[in-house]
Amino acid sequence: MSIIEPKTLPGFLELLPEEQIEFNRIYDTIRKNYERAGFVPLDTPLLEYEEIILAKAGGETEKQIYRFKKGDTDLALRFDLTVPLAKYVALYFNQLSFPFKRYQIGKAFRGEKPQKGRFREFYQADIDIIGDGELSIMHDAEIPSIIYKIFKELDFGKFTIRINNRKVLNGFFAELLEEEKAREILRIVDKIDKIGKEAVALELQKLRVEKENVEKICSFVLIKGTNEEMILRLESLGIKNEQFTLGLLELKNVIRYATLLGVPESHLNIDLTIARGLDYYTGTVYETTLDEHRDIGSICSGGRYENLAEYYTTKKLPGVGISIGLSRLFYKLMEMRIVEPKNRTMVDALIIPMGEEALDYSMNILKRLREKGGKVCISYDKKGIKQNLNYANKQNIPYVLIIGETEMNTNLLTFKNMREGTQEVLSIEDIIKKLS
RNA sequence: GUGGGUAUAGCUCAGUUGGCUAGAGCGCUAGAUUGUGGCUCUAGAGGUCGUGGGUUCAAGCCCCACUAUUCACCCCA
Repeated sequence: MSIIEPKTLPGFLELLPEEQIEFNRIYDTIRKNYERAGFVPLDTPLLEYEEIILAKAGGETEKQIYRFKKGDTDLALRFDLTVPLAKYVALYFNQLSFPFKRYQIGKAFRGEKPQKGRFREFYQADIDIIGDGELSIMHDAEIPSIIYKIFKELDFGKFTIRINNRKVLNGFFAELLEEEKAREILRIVDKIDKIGKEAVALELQKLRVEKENVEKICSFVLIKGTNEEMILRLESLGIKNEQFTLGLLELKNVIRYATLLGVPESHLNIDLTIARGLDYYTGTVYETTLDEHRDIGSICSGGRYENLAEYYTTKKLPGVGISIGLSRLFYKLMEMRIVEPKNRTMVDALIIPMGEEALDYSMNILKRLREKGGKVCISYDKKGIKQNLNYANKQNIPYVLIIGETEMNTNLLTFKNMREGTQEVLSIEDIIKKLS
C-alpha cells in the first residue's frame, strides 16, 4: 500500500499540544471577559448561502471568498463574523432583545496569498452591540474597558488603546475637499504610523492634494497631547462643521466614561491617525497595540457603524464592536516569544502502577482523585518505572504517584514531585490536598 | 495581481572553483547490574539531495522547465 504524504494546506494553522494549550488559555481569557461584560455566545455556521456572504463584499474581499457548489446550491465560507451576525440579527429580529450584545469566537476564511502571520483560516474573537434604530454612545465607552480588562489579564506587556472618531476626520476634511477624496485620504493617513509622515505626504501629493492642504492634514492628524489637551486643541480650531462638532462631542464622552469605567489615561489615547481601512465605520474607531511591539500591528480593532444589516432588512440597526484577530495575535506572540509553550498535557499527576497486581488498587485511587476534581491519569502502556518517569518528564507532568507492593500494604503512596525531584510517602487524603 | 528567496535525515541547516562510501546539531530508539526521569557518556535507526530533462569522464553543486513552499508589496484582521 502506498503512503499518502501527510501535509497541511498552506495558510492553515495547526498547533502542537503545548501550543494549543497556550492558545486555549488566551481564548478562554477572552471568552470569560466577554461573558463577564454581559455578552451572550453565538455560533453561526461556517458555510452560508453564497448570496448572503457576497451581499456586502466587493473588490478585493470578494476575490478572496471561498465558494462552493453542492448540487444546485451555491455556498460560501464566511470571511468574517460580522456578515453572519448581520444575517442572524435580521433573521431573528423578533426573537431578540435590543440592545443585542453577542460575542462570537470562531474561524473565518480568506483565500488570499498566505504571508507571515496571515492565514487563510483564522480565528476572530468579536463582540458587537446592536441597537434597534438607536444605540447610545455609552456603549462606545464600554468597549475600551473590556479591551483593557482582557489585555491586562493576558499580561503581554503595556498596551495602548488608540481611539478616534470618523466624524471628526470627515468633518475636518469636508472643509478642505470633496468627500470621495477624503475617503482615500483616510486610508493613507491611517498608515502614517507605519510609513511615516514624509511617505504619507508624498502619497497625498500623488493624489493631487494641494500642497497647502497636505500640510494642514498632516499637522492636524499629528496633534499630540493628553486626551484633555487634544480635545481642547480640537475645540479651539474653530471648525464650524456639524459633523466635526458632533464627532468631537462623542469622542469627549467616550473618553470620559471609559475613564469612569476604570481605563487609565495611560492606556487610552486619542490618536487622530487612526482611521481604519473599512468604509463602514462611521463614528468611534479603536485600535490597540502593544507598546513594546508596535510592529505586531493592531491586536484588536473595531468601531461604530451606522447600519449593520442593510442588505438583509429594512430595519436600521446601528452597532459598535471590536474584533481580536486571534490567530494572527497568537502567531506573533509565539514568534516574539511573548508567549511560550510550557506543558504538553493538562495532567497534574500520573499514576504508575507497578505491574498487574497494582492495577485494581491504582484504578480505585484514580477514581477517587478524579472525583475530587484532580486532573489525573494512569499509565498502562509504558513498561518499568524508568519509561514512565521519562514519559511524565517529557510532558512536564508535575507529580507522579507510584503504586506497588509496599504502597498497597501500607496504604501510603509514593508521591513524587517531578520538578523538584523530591518525593514523599503520603496518604490519599494528603495527596488530594496537594493536588487541589 | 507584482517582485524576490528557498527546496539535502522527523526538525533546523552545513556541503568549498563540480571529484570518489552525503554531514552536524536537535529529536527518536536502546544501553551504562533488574522501583526513580531531567544532566552526562556510548551505540543505533533514519536521505533515489523536490520532479523531469540537459551539459560533463563525473552533478547535491552548473543550465532549462515544472512543481511545491516562503517572504515582501497591494489589500486587509
